[in-house]
Amino acid sequence: MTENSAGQPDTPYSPTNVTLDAGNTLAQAACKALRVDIIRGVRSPGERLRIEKLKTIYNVGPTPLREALQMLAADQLVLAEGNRGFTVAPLDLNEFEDLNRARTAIETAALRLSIADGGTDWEAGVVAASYVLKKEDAALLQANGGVTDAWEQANSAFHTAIVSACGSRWLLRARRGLHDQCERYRRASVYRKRGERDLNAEHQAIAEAALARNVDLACTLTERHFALTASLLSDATSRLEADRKASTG
Amino acid sequence: MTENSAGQPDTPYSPTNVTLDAGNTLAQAACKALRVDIIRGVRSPGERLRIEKLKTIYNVGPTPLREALQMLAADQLVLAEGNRGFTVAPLDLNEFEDLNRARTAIETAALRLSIADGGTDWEAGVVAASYVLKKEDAALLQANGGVTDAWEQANSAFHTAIVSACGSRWLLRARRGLHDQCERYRRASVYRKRGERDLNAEHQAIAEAALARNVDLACTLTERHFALTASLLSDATSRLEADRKASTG
DNA sequence: AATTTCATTTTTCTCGACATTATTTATTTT
DNA sequence: AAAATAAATAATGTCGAGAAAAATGAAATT
Repeated sequence: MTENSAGQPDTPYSPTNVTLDAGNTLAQAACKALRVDIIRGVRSPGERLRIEKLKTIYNVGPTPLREALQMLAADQLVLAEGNRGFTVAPLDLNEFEDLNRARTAIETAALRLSIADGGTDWEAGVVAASYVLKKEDAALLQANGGVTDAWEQANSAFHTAIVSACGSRWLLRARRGLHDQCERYRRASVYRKRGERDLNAEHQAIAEAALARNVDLACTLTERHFALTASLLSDATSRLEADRKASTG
Repeated sequence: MTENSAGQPDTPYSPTNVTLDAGNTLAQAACKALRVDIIRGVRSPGERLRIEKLKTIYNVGPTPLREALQMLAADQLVLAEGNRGFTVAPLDLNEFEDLNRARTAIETAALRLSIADGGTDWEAGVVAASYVLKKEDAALLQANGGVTDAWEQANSAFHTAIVSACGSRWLLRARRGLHDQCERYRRASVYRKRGERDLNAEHQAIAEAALARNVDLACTLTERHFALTASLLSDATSRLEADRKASTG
C-alpha cells in the first residue's frame, strides 16, 4: 500500500458496503455509504467520482448513484460542476477558517440554549459521554498521530450530548452538517503537536462548566477548544496541499 | 380559480419555467425552479410530487427530476419517504417553533460577528437595504393581508445585508436554509393582526442598533422581531391545518 | 514559439422503455 | 369484523441509445 508524506496509509478503510435497510431506497443507502466514506477519507478530497468507477465499487447502478451524489452535493460534501461530473469536495485551509467560525458560532449558540433547558436526563447524558471520551482521550495519547475511529465517535458523542437539550432539531441539524465537514479536516490531518495539548482536560472542563450551568465559561472553553484544533490543523497545511498535488492523476 | 378560507387564491403564481443557464445541468435547473415554487407556495405543503405530473409541468425528463427532488430532500424542502415517492415538506406549527429557535440563534450569532467585523461597505449595504425595505414596509400596510413578492425580497435583502459581514460563508449558508424554510411559513400565512405591528419601526430600530455597533441591542431587537412574526404565524394555525385537510386528494 | 482554430474523442447528461420491487386496494376467507 | 390473500397501482432501478458539452490534440496562424 502506498503512503503519504506523514507515513500514514492513504486508504486506512475500505469502502463502506451499501445495504438497504427497510424503508429506504438504494439511492439513500448509497448516499449514506458515500457520506461515511467521504468523511472518513476513504474517498479522498478532490477525487473524481466517476459513475462507472463507483458502479463497480459499490455495486449500484448509475441512477441511484447520481441521485446519491446530488444529495451529497446539496450537503457540500461533493462538488457537482455542470457537465464535468462529480468530485469529492476538496479540503481548503482558507475555507476551514470560515467553516470553523460557523461551527463555533452554532455550537455556542446551541450550548447556551442547552444549558438553559437541560434537565437531569441531559446531565446524565453529558456525564456518560464524558466518561467514555475520557478513556478515548487517554488512548489517543498512545496512538501515533492520527485520529482514530473510536475517538472520533466518542468526541462527536460528547459534544452532541452537551448541546442535545437546545430544543431545536433544526439547529442540531445545521450543527451536524458543519461537524461532518470539520471531521473531514480532522481525519485528513495528523496532530503533530499533540504533546502540547491535553484534550482530556479541555473536555472535562467543558463538561464541568456545562453541568455547573456556567454558560459563559462553557462557551469560552468551547471556543478555545475549537480554535486550538483549528490552529493545529493549520500546522498541517503544507502536508495536505502537497499530498493533494501529488495525487492529481 | 379556487380560493381558500381566507379569500386568497390557492396558487397566486404559475410554475417557474426551467431554464438552464451556462455551466449547469437540467437537474440543477429543475432543482432551482422547484425550490422557488416550493418556497413561494406554487407547490403547496404536503402536495405529492409525482414524476409523471412534474414531467408535463416542467418539461423535464424523469432522471433530472428525481435528482432535483433528492437535492431538495437534502435541504428538507421535500420529503422523500422510501418507496412512497416525494411530497412537498408539510408545514407544521409545532415544527415552526423549533425552526424559529434555530434561525434566531444563527441570525444573532451572525449578527454579532457581522457588527464586530463590518466596515464602511457593510454600513452602506445596510443603509441601502434599509431604505428599500422602508418603502416596501409602507406598501405592505396597503396590501390586504398577504405578504408580497417585493416585500419578501426587500425583507430578505435587509436581514442578509446586516449579517453579511459575519465572515463565514458557511454560516450564511446555514442561515439561508433556515430563512427559506421560514419564508414558506410567512407566505403560507396571512397577517391577521398586522395593524398591531409596525414592521418599519422594527426594521429601522435593528438597522440603527447595528450601525451604532450596539451588539446586544441589535440581537435583542432581532429576537423580538422574529418572535413577533412567529406569534402572528401561530395565530394562523387553524386556517393552515384546515386548508391542509381540505386539499387532501 | 506561442496562440488560436478546428475537428476528434471522450465524458457527462438526458431520455425512454422495461423489469423489479414495494405499497395500496380489493377480495376472499376464517 | 378481522385477517389473510390476490390484484392493481405506483415507485425504483436497470439498461442502452443518443444529444450535448468538455477535453484533447492536430493543424494553421500570428
